[in-house]
Amino acid sequence: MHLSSSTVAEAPGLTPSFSPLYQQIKSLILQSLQAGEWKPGEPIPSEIELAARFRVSQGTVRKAIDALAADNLVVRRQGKGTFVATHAEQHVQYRFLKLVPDSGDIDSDGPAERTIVACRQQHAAADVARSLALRAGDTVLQVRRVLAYGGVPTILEDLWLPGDPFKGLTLERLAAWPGPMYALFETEFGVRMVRAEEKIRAVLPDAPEAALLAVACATPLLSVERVAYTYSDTPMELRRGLYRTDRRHYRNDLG
Amino acid sequence: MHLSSSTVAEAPGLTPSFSPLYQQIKSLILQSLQAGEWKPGEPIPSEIELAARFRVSQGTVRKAIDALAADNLVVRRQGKGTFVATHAEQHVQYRFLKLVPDSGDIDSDGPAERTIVACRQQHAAADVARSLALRAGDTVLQVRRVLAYGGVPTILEDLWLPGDPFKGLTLERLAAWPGPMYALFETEFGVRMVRAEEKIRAVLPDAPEAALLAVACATPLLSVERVAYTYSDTPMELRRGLYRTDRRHYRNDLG
DNA sequence: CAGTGGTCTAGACCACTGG
DNA sequence: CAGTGGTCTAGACCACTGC
Repeated sequence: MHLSSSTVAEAPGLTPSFSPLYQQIKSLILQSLQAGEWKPGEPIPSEIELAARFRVSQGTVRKAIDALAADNLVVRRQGKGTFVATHAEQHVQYRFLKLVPDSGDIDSDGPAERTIVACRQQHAAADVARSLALRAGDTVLQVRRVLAYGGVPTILEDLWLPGDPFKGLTLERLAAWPGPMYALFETEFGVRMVRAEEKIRAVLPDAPEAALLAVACATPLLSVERVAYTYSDTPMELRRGLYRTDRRHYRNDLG
Repeated sequence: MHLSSSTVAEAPGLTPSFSPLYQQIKSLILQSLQAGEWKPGEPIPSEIELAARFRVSQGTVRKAIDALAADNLVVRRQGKGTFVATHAEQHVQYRFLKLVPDSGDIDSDGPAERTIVACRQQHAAADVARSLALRAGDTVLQVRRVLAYGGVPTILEDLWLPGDPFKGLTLERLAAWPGPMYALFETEFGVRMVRAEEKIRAVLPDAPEAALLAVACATPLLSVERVAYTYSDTPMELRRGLYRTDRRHYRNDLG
């Protein structure tokens, strides 16, 4: 199967429609993922089936799936199949959280103790609206919570979510949910976060923030501002975390 | 070419000698890189040549090189060849530095202005020795420098290097070097950093640190502690940076 | 045992680079 | 133009999973 190099001029600003076959297959599979043809945790069709569906060789499908697996959108399991990645049932509970104990032992003080402090509707301020690709004044949900480890409050998070996709999210549902928040978003609202960008700064807390983290106002904290994106690269969450780094640190590996 | 699954027991603690062919080829190429058979910036032999040398198909060599390219050890250039990655001549001047202007425009205030503050021999303290896999008291080189952008001192770095591989490194040579420090290490000392781990905290500076960065002692700063590794996964540099984050931030992308 | 993903091969052709 | 990496195919066989 050969797609022509398309001598016709493309509309400016658009990705040229010519690209290697395996990339085209990749985006076709991506479209099916976006459309929800296969749900997180479920298997996608076998390589042979997909090859038949798209009329290409198994090797080409394989390369497309390899690329999806490299993006963490899909998980390969030899002998079983290829599965849509999910925040639920994932052994790594918090895939985007990089704050680890100084000892290095993950889970050395067990799972996080979660406390929802607030959950309310707001009109988006200008900066929140910009981050979420909304208009200023659009309704957003704002959540504030604290994570503690071994009884020590360690993380204070403020979240902003677009009101429309998350209609019906309440403090009660959040408090009752046992797993990671992204698993709730995925299971209850069909919103799967696949990618995020973080901006990190050192800051001092204001009085309410210091109180919630049980530290002095002069204690330096990490400010971690995260924007998380879905399959279609739509920003769906703005999160600002304040991290205590007296017993933990933000760990980053540079390749 | 099929290597047997080796029914013979392996020495305990060693990686089993059986692994896919392309991984074996990858580590053979890696050995040649370590041995300096091809220097940074130079081309490695073509896929066809390597396939002939190792008596495997071109496809298998290709997969091995793909893995090396994914690790940033090698750079593919269509029509030209595959080249050993280098910190010199690399368009991204500082590959491991993730502090970017808030505006997002890289180079919005031009290149960093570098000032070497100190360069002296020391005996390694316990923590430095541990990070560099040395014994406490072994001689190390300690370097302190300041990076400024648009006249604003922004980064204060303390480096510790094992004395042996870096014998002959002086303040004068550092100050005279025009490019990134890792390029100097590579070109002048044959030490190529391929990977690093960073631990990030929020801290307050002490008086000398505050003075060098022209900030008050109550200004929160990012503390970025980096250990950098060579091909053979030997730690070869410990670096502690203090970053001002009033006009810049540490940017991290989570896949 | 059948079905899945994982490896390896051989060969054809394309796209890019430089002389 | 020859040489390089990049794509695509078809087929063989292996390793793992679950019935």
